[in-house]
Amino acid sequence: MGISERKERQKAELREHILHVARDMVMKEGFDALSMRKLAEAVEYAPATLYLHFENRDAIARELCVRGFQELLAVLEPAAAVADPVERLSRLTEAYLAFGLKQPETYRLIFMEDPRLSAALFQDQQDGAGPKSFAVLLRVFEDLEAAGRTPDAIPPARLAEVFWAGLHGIVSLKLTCSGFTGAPAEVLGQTLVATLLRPPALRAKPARRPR
Amino acid sequence: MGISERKERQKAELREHILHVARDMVMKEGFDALSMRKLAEAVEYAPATLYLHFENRDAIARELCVRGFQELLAVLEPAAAVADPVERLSRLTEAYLAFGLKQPETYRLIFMEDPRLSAALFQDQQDGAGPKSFAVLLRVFEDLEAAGRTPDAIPPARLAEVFWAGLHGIVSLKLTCSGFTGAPAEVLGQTLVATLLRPPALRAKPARRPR
DNA sequence: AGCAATAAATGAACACCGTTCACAGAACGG
DNA sequence: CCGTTCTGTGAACGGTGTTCATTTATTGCT
Repeated sequence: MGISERKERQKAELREHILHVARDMVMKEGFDALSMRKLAEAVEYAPATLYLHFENRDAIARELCVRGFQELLAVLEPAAAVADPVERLSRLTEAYLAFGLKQPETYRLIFMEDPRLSAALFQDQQDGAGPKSFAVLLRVFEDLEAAGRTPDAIPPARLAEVFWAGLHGIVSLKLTCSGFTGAPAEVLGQTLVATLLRPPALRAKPARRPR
Repeated sequence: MGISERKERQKAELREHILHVARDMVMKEGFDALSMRKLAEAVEYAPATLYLHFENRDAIARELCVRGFQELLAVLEPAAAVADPVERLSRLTEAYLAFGLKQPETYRLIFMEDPRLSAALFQDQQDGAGPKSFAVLLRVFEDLEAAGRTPDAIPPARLAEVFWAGLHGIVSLKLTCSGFTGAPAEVLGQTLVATLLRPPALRAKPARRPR
């Protein structure tokens, strides 16, 4: 009975199409400009039809939010795979800032709009995308601590939180307070990295030429 | 001719009254819940009357934004007056975080809503409230540098920016990503402070007892 | 006091918005 | 072919910001 499968597939495709168009609208005109009526117009359906696929506007926003977060994760992935923790931290910083500045509306949607949107990312304490990505940050600082490159007496988890807050602060100040005309984000990011690292022990075994 | 003065005063008072009620609405129900019609209802005027005192809703928001920022400044002032730069930095951190967490909707309005709202704070490069308050942060790090408590080779201005970004990151993550269930904000703040400070030189001349 | 001019206030309207629901049409299973 | 189920919609409800002609109140002047 392939007929009902086809209908299911078509329904899923339409749902996907709606989300795709919605994403375009958000990225081009911002989240506030995403209206059910304009979205319906863009996908050439009546407004009421959207409610057959999504409970309401917030449901669409939530979906865009988790997908945006997955995009962010994808961007961080190569950096997270770097072996040397110092280099890794630097690359993560670079990638995070680049994502936030290149996709401002997506970043806003994920981290700066309604708390209820990002709630989905963090409620699953075990398996959620939020905690899972935090684990990436945590690992960097654990590795750094093992390498003796971490400030004394500060647990890696807390360093990771401060690090994330710092990155988020840099991005969101750049996005909101455009008059924050200090150094470019990359410079601030590298400064942040520098303050979180303890300089390598000078006379100890030379860390095997960190490359 | 005191009569026209009285009218002017009454007009200013009404304007003030409108702003006061609007502030209450924002603090109680959030910025999105501030509607011209409900505001008009609350001050017992017709909606159109509001437009005799403000160009539009954004004008009200801008005004609330600069006033909120002044509240923040007032909260920071005692901390900024502390002589010892290390203590000062700590107190500034404490005050900033407390303001952000106790007045979340005000903080959102200032730093997390439309960039056009906060634009007014930073456009006046000389005299604006934004640059003026940044000067406070700058001075801390200049004093810290003079006391040798600053990481090497990083200009105070950049440290100040990273510091602010860190504070803002902590507050805004707490406000938006409630699932960010790490350490409490005060702990993160003190960690941030710790990472920005270089430990005092142990054996060097005791820095002339920095008082 | 009465009148003209100025200022303050408003009701009604316009164009949007999210959302709901009774209804129509098509596609399906028997 | 018929009944059912699913897809889609038009119209409406209550809400939003904003505008503008019109009314109402107040003032200054004769």
